[in-house]
Amino acid sequence: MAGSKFKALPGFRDFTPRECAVRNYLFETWRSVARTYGFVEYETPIVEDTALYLKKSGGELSSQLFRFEDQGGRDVCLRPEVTASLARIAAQHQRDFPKPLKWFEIGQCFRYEKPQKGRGREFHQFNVDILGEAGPAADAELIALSIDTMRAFGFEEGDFVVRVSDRQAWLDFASERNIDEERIPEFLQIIDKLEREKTEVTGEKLAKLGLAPEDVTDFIKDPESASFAYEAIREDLESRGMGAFVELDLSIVRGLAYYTGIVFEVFDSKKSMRAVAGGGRYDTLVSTISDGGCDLPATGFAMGDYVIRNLIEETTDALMQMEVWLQRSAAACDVFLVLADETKRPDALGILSELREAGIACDLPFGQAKLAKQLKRAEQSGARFALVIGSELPELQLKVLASRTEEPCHVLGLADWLTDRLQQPDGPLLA
RNA sequence: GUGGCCGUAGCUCAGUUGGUAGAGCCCCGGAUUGUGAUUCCGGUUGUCGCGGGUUCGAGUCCCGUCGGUCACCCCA
Repeated sequence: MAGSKFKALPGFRDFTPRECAVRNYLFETWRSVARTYGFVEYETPIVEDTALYLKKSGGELSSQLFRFEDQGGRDVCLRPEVTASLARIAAQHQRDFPKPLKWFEIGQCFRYEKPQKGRGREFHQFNVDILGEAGPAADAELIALSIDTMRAFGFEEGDFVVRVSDRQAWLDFASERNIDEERIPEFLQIIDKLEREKTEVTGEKLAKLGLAPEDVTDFIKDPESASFAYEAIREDLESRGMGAFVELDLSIVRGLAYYTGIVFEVFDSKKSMRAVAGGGRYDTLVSTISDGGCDLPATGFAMGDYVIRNLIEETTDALMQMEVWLQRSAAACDVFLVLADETKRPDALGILSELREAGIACDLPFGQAKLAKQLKRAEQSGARFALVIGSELPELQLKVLASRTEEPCHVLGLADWLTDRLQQPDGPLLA
């Protein structure tokens, strides 16, 4: 049978068992860190009213939507991000919760763009947000969480850096120089592209706003006094012993229109990849989404599954840690039942049920097969033990697959005995 | 949306100046041994991504197209 002519759509992925295990590793790590920080998990729909996104950001994002009309004539789309949905449900339900809200979501998002390294048309995103707290302590908490997430994956100081910036500093900068309010987005975009654009082009653009390039570059070079919020964050993180991970970099502005203050990005130290994570403060979004019905200051960040995975695979320690985790979770079952005497199948099925009922993960080949083949299957399954059921029944033989040693056992009290045996370590491996 | 590179068996690839296809691995089955190795045998109906063109003849050259990949744009 040749392979199907059907393939996953461009930018979409199939999750084979191995890929699924990798994904689970990311998810479980994310969840575990978020919980240690006292965040609770929530979830929002994958399909949303298109207006939710057009209203908020528009521009580039709106041209990347998987957008369609549903059978009720509604203009809907697959979500390109979850922050808008969060703002929606936060505005709707915030009265049910004491402030601040510390919420996280792991969800799939969709953007119709050209797939490439670190980017697909579908991706999973770890979103962490704090709503109802306007002070820099909330931003610091999120930055700390992003740092600890990286550390949970096995990255250390020197592997990555969090670059923090403050849009407010640029807004102050602009207002001091009497830049027209309406041209602020244009100005921020020039700053955002500073590192990628040729200096001559940037100079021309700044000149149109009546600014000298040196004015901007000097401001970036000497930023210490520029951001009050950053100072507070830096002190906060230093007290947590995380000072070495952050640096102020005013050249970061970030593309999304709704950011209002502190913004930050997590990068690999070599800066060989895209940002691993990014986020910032969006104090007006909840109000915008709710038409002024609810006004909650908010800050948050997101980490996608693509870049973090690439980075793990290119970092020896992080990769080894993941491989160990995958190895541990690879076993399809604890005990693989092996039938040395096919006539004992009814007994074997009885044992199978009994063990499963006792919570022991076990498996049994469907049909008659040679002993050697069954044992090979047992080994391939990743099971720790093979239980040989043969003509000696009720006497049984337990084989420790890793060490290839054998231990006698008996059908009577088997489930209890095995449960106990699974708790104990095996002897030393054979060389 | 724009550009560079790539497209041969499930996977990794080979295929020499154009003569209609191969290897390894994996998987399945079998031989041998009431105990997993090794070995041996057999098994893939491959539209050589697809469609045109040049040629007596194209996996090989040309054009188009689709897919993949990388970069730009933007972003997780």
